[in-house]
Amino acid sequence: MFNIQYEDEKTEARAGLLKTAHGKVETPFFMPVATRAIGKYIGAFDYNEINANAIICNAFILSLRPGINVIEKAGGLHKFMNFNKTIFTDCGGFQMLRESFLQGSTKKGINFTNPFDNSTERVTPEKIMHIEQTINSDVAMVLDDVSPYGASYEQFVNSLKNTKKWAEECKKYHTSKKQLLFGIVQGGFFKDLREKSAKFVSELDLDGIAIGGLAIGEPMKEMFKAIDYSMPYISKEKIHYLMGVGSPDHLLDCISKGIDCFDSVFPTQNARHNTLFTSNGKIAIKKAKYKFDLSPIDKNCDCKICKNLTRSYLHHLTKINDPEAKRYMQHHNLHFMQGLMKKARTAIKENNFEKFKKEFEERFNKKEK
RNA sequence: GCGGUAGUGGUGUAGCCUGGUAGCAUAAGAGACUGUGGAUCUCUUGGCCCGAGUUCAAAUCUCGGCUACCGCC
Repeated sequence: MFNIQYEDEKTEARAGLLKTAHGKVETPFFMPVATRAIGKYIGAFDYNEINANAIICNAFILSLRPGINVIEKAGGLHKFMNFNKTIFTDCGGFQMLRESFLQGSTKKGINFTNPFDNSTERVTPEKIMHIEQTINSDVAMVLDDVSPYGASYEQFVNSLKNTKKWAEECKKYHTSKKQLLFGIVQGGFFKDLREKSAKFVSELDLDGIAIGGLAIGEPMKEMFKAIDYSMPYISKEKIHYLMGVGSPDHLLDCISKGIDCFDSVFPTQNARHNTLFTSNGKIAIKKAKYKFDLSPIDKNCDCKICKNLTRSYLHHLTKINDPEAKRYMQHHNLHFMQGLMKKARTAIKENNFEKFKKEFEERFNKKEK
């Protein structure tokens, strides 16, 4: 369950504690994405080393492979992947945005093409609740219907209708006492739809409230607007989870709007594409200027990569496209995110969040020279 | 010395026969990435060995030179 412990005076930011079956997570926090019970080139060993207290896996994708019977036999997802802290599971709704995956959604659920054998896979609220409870994650997400950016008002109305109906069904089929269940606000980029959805999800009285359907290609202004449309109607006492947002500066912006929890592939995807986060802005480590640079990625960082490896060496590894380098760089970026969230929590406790955010963003958004 | 073959961005190549916008890969430079099927995507820079000839027009055809490789003496 969730308690708010500190509230910032000048912004909506708050710091609190989320308790799950696998421990406490201080908010605000950021979750690495481990879709298949592992990230790309990175997994539980690294999540532990960087002190990530929560991660998110994808229940739908895990149900396709290895299958829930395998995970059940292993004693649940935590034992299966050897991660003993909080695990969220996503439901597959987001995979609607992948054309290769999606066949279409109906009132009953979503039809996907199973990428492993091209068979048709139908995800329903009942089924996804069964999956999430069987693999026994700490936080389950309800099934939602996600429309792409640029979809029409009518499409978003239809998505919202499904999302609402499915949330009610998920609540009905969710019987686990150990597992928390979060609802998801949809409604695209329309004020009335976001308002309607936010009110509905709040009234449904689940354990947490997520804002979904954002960071899907829209301009950031649009995203912030959609959050602003939703937030006034979301109950303050619940934990607020913004799905999919992961750029460090956006995280701080959203924390100041009252968001407590995030997940995103942004830091890891950037790392794999050779963009590293530092306290002095982003650096593209593959640039020739780092060829002879014997300093660490970030001299203010105490992750094992910064303590042991130079920019010159990492530059070399990116040049030869070594997969281990992707792990190193993802490790650093994820560590950076953990550090950033820790600093954000401290700033909130010290009633200093706005200043902290401003100073961070000034440095972070500085152009690489 | 003689004969053969070949010279196209930094690298590797396509185009040559049958003249008409020099294509591809890679490297280099820049940008993107946001509930992860992708070591991904986008953009930019950069080239016909040299010279003469034929032609409206030459990477392409002809001749000469240079260089490399192969074979022969």
